[in-house]
Amino acid sequence: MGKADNTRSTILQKAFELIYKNGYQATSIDVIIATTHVTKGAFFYHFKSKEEMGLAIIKEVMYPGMAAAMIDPLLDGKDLPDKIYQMMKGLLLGNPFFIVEYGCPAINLIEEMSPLNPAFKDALTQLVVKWQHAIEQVLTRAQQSGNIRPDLSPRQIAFFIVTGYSGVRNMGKVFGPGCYDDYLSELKGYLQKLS
Amino acid sequence: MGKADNTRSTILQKAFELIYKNGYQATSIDVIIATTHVTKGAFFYHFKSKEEMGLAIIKEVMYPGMAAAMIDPLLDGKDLPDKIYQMMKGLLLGNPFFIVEYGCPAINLIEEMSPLNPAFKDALTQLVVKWQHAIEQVLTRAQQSGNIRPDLSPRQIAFFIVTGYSGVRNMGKVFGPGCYDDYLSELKGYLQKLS
DNA sequence: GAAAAAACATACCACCTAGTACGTTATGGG
DNA sequence: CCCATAACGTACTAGGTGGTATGTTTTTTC
Repeated sequence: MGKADNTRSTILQKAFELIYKNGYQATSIDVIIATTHVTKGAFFYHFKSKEEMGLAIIKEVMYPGMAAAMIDPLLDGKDLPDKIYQMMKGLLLGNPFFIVEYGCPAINLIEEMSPLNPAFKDALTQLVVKWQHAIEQVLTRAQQSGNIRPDLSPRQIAFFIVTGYSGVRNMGKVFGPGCYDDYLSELKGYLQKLS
Repeated sequence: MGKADNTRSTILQKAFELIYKNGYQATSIDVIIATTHVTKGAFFYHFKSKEEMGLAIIKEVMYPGMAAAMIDPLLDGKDLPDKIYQMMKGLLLGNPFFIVEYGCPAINLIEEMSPLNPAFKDALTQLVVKWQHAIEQVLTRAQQSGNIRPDLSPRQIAFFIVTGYSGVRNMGKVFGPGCYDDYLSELKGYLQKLS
């Protein structure tokens, strides 16, 4: 990675963290270049606008991050429903970077920007859809092998799980870390009753 | 209601709508006074700062609104779990003011402001807690009369339901109105398995 | 109906915002 | 070594931001 690529990815990483904590609109370019020690000329050389930087963050920082935390854990050999439960548990309790009071970077951005910017909405929709499909696939296979009742809809269950994650990340902002345990406990009960 | 009270509540109502659509930080005082045809002097006579106006919106617009839509439906004589399901259905599909792509005003504000402003966080926490307690109370009574299994935790279930609402309001922003039906259908199944 | 206070109106300010203009330095291929 | 271009640096702008200073009008109170 050359020096130029390094500046670019430094901007993306630091801006991602600032946006995670304060929101996209509340994170000014001036603050980004101040914390990264990158000048304005360099910033606008790498990104023609703030929006372009925001979209780059979604695609180059959030996509890989969510694949690692949200999808990869679904690929190993554990059985249903424990596989989904463990994925969720790792997501909520196992990531040292996430701060409960700040929620989830992707969920936050959906909340803030989906209604305001179609390009953001599209990029973020893809992110959620990918996760939901990965969960749905796991559920479908479990249904085929008889681990889940045949009258249930994997697509619908997957959506219910995704909404639950989105919601608990938001409620964590007001209730703090303790509520993650309540959610996980209830999720476990819900998942067990699928079979 | 005198003329002065009228200006004040006009500001609160219009600002509430603007914030609902664009977010709190993205809604400037200049835009508020432009759409309400209220001058800046009048605005700052009624509210000493933008923050004070925001808190007034939570307490004077959101509190009553959420009591009507979220708590009152729990007080009539229907049986569990249909009572909770009907409340949620009314909340998601029965409110003509809410726009699916914009989510829920209260949830949006929690997402945006809880990490940034303690006063906002406190006011919004109260709002959620009240709702959660109302749901919990209904569940506890149902448990006492044998409609819900005794080994389940009403508090935990109530929290699970609140997170689900928060989440589906957020996912509605990317998936549109259709996903509300999926959520309600899965919620119904979840509630039925409580007894 | 006059004094007092509430309610509103206008003009302004210091600061922040995304973005630009234009100059300078670093780098890699011939 | 040259020089084209990539990469970066500095200074600036036009418009928006929350908030204030200072006035004028309207309403209440006696």
